[in-house]
Amino acid sequence: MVLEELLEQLKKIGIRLTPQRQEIMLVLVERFQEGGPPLSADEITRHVRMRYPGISLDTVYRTLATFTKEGLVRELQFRDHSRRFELVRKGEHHHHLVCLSCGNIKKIPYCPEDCLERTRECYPEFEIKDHSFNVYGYCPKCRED
Amino acid sequence: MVLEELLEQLKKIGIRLTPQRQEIMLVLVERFQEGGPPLSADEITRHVRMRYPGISLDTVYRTLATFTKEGLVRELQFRDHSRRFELVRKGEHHHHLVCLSCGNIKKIPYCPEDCLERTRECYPEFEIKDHSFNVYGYCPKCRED
DNA sequence: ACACGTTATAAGAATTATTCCTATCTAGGA
DNA sequence: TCCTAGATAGGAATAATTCTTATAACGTGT
Ligand SMILES: [Mn+2]
Ligand SMILES: [Mn+2]
Ligand SMILES: [Zn+2]
Ligand SMILES: [Zn+2]
Repeated sequence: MVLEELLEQLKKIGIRLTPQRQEIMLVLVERFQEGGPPLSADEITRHVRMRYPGISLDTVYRTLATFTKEGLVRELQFRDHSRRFELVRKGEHHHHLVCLSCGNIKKIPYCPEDCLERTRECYPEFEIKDHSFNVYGYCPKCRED
Repeated sequence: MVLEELLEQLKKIGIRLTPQRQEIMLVLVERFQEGGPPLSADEITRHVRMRYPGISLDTVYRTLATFTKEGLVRELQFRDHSRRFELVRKGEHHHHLVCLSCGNIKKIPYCPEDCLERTRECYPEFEIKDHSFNVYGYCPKCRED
């Protein structure tokens, strides 16, 4: 049902509902439902190719850019220079705790709203659109060096 | 004096104090003193080449990695995929407000310590080392599209 | 001051992630 | 069914970063 809802949203936006786009959306929705970590473009491509062996990497990147522009997807950038993508769901907002050793990612259910507000007050002429909050460290597994 | 202090620190660490490293450190210190935004590897290289025309990009990257590992430099990753570097000074801690259009960067003097604490409580088995907080939007100049 | 071993450097090749190019295809409206 | 703007595949191009290797030089110990 989440998928149908999102495909409907895509249709409303006015972009073409190609099979490639549907499949990419499906992969993102599945990951969201499992509660797993955000996906890299490469991981998404590998998943999509199980059904669409011919899809080009360029299409995946282009589609992710489109979804991001339309607010359906959020693009994340972590300290190891990895770029990842995850579904955006209204009413759900979280940040990320990342292991510096294995890359393991956990959700942080808190948001620095107070800092955001103070930043707004500090720079009232700046039109704030978004923010990121990442915490880095070593996961239980990696602490046992 | 900041520079001398830092070079002293480098010596203490036990790595060789080459002219290249001194010059890179100088560039970082100057930028810190102006209060300007963090520098990209390319910007640092261009500055250093005014005095050391022959320095290789690889040396700049290697040196920045060394400084970062030793805690003298902080590496930042922004949403436009730009990687930047800034001097770390004890007792000084800030975050960044970034213009999505022109890349203009301002310092945010607030830190989400409460979120950090709650994250610690939420994942007590995770050894937290660091964090990032970035705010994105449009600067006054870029708002007049 | 000198010699030596270790570590750092320059230069260019290699790697990797991402975007561009262009000919071809197709989703969806008429 | 037809038409066309918009999307795709595939490969080339780009850009940032890292690797390789031969040479250079820092700084400890003589
Ligand atoms: Mn997430
Ligand atoms: Mn800064
Ligand atoms: Zn880990
Ligand atoms: Zn701007």
